[in-house]
Amino acid sequence: MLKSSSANEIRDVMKHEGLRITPQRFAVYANLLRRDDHPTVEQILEDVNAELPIASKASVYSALTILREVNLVREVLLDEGVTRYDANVNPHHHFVCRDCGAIHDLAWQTFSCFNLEELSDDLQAESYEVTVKGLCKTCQD
Amino acid sequence: MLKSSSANEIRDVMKHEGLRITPQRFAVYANLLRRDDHPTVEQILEDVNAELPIASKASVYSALTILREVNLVREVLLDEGVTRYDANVNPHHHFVCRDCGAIHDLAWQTFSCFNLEELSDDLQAESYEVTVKGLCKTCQD
DNA sequence: TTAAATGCAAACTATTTGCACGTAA
DNA sequence: TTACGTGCAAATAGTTTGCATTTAA
Repeated sequence: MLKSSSANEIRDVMKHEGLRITPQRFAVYANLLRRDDHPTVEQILEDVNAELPIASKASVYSALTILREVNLVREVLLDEGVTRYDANVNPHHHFVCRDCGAIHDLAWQTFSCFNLEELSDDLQAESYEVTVKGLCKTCQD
Repeated sequence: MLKSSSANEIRDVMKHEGLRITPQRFAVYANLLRRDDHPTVEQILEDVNAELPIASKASVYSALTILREVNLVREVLLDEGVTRYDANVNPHHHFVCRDCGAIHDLAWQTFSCFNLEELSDDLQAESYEVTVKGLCKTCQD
């Protein structure tokens, strides 16, 4: 799923997952596809209702829950006590700015040099993800 | 700090950080040092009060806050909506069981082939941590 | 037409805070 | 002795739930 998806492409993807297409759900998913900053529910709600009120908080939660169930969206749990959401469900890593908290995606190949097979006799590893901390461009001054 | 620390060793470490040693704080830190399962506040509270009630939930929170400030303890944010705590403040990685949620420490050298220098022109990386998901021994059947 | 989604408000959970009282140093 | 910690209860923040109403298909 590309960020430049047209409304029809978005609808098709949702339909393909068997989702009923309501204005609220569409708005939430389209919003997540358009941005790359891993927003919180609060931020999605604000953005989606910016021009005219269209969705309640409960509907945003419910849209995110079902989008997560069909694997179009995933949770990102990094810092704070807030859940962030991401429409990029392909494997990738995260960079978190320790100053402003911004999150950036890192390409999967960035950290792909090791082998889960030989991790341990007791633990059966299936996947991994790297979280890098540091300063983003804006906070480097 | 080793897991087998004696009461006096624990007191010395705390004193060295300028902490006043109260029964509650001591109990919380000693408890965290003794176990390796990254407990939640609820679990610490339960364990600390197992024999006789010694600490309130608020005191456990406050002890953890100050232990975190002096870097004797750190938060681990992995899944769920709960914060877990860890008295191992040396760099290491985590393994999370997708079935039972148990967390195990992975030695730092397990994933040490990453070069942060060449990460990106815009992002100034300072540290990283790997989270591995899979099945722990108990859940492999 | 109707099963499913919305929106509101109330409920719940994890955590924080305010304040009177107690205690480590 | 006294600055600091504790414990309770109330406050907050994020999220979930129940239910009457609305709506996509």
